[in-house]
Amino acid sequence: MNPLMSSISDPAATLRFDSGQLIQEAGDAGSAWRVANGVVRFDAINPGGEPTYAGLAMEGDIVGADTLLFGRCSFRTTALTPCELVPWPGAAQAERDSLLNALMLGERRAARVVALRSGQAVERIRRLLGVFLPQATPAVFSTELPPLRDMAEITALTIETVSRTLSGLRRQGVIEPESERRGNGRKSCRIMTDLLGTT
Amino acid sequence: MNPLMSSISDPAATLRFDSGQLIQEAGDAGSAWRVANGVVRFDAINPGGEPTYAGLAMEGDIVGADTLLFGRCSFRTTALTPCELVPWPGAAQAERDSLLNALMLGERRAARVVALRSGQAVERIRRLLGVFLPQATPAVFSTELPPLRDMAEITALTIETVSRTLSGLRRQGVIEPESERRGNGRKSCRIMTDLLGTT
DNA sequence: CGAGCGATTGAACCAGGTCAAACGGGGTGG
DNA sequence: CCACCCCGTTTGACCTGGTTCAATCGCTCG
Repeated sequence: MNPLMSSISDPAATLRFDSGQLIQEAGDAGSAWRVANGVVRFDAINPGGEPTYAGLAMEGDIVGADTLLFGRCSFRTTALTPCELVPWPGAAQAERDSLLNALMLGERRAARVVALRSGQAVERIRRLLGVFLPQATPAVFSTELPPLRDMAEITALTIETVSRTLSGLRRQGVIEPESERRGNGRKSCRIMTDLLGTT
Repeated sequence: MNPLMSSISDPAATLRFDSGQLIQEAGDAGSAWRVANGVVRFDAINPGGEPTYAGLAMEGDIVGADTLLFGRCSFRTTALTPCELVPWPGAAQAERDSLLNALMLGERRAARVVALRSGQAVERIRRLLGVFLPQATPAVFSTELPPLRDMAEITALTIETVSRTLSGLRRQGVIEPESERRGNGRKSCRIMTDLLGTT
């Protein structure tokens, strides 16, 4: 977490979510949050009622801006990786700049999200792995990956292709499985940053 | 154009762009604008210097929010269809609400942009055609389509596939070419709204 | 133990990509 | 005025990366 972030956050007010956990349901009353770390997934609920992948939010992004205007949020929001959210806008900063900053980050995040559906399967997955890395990138980063189903929806590939691609990357040594596993059964893996290519 | 829009806009300050025209170059000093109508394309300039498609902005969206913070814009911005931009934030509205509204629209626009790379080729192109329609949708709408190259980059298809798909839709009567042509040689076409399917 | 769910792997198929050729219209120069 | 070129588009034929379908595995939980 970068210094700016931590200086703004009130540790007491931080919300923590495990991967896969629901953050806000579409239509719920709620409030706005800033993503302090981790990756969050949006789903639009289409007329039929089924959710469809609608984008990602990552470090610095705002989720639930619409609750501030309408009192209800329009997207289902779930944690893709373990993540922390802080109330927004924070008391510590000028509201105007906070808003502007959010707006700008939104543009960039959108660009990155689009890129996750560009190019061949391997490139997409490499880029997606890059999304899970924190801003200050260590040489090797250990994290828990979301279910293949999520990765498939985000990249517009199929589960099978994602699985095959990850196997390939494992063979190349770009990622390696961690021996220890979490209580809930999700496996974590190590990502070799330098082998990922430009994020 | 909806009533809210027009009440806010100062007609004198409106900027008009033709399709294909450059609005802002990445790195330029500039200012922020709201899209009053039309569709605008963002390109990120990657380290090599080549632009890559990074998203769209449409009616209500803000372009160049980052110039307000940094004085320079980070994306190349070009008009995809003829469009009009008005200075932002407009004097007529409370800045806070204007910002919040922009933030919210940004989320939604991002979701729509992602959807343009989802599903089969025909669905993608249908959705893309939907993007060119104004908010209040007439039964048949006549517009000038962007070059195939753009449509291909936006949908993550190839030019050839876009061409074939459009031919198919033409055969089905979803779109039909207009006889008259514009001065600059670009063809316009009629879109049969009811045959498009849900946008 | 068996049911259930996610992940993995194999094999066949196909939607879309790739390569190539041809068209059309606008602009330029002779 | 015509000849030529340039560039975007269209169409055809072939090829392939990724999807689809299906079988298996491993793990968790009742």
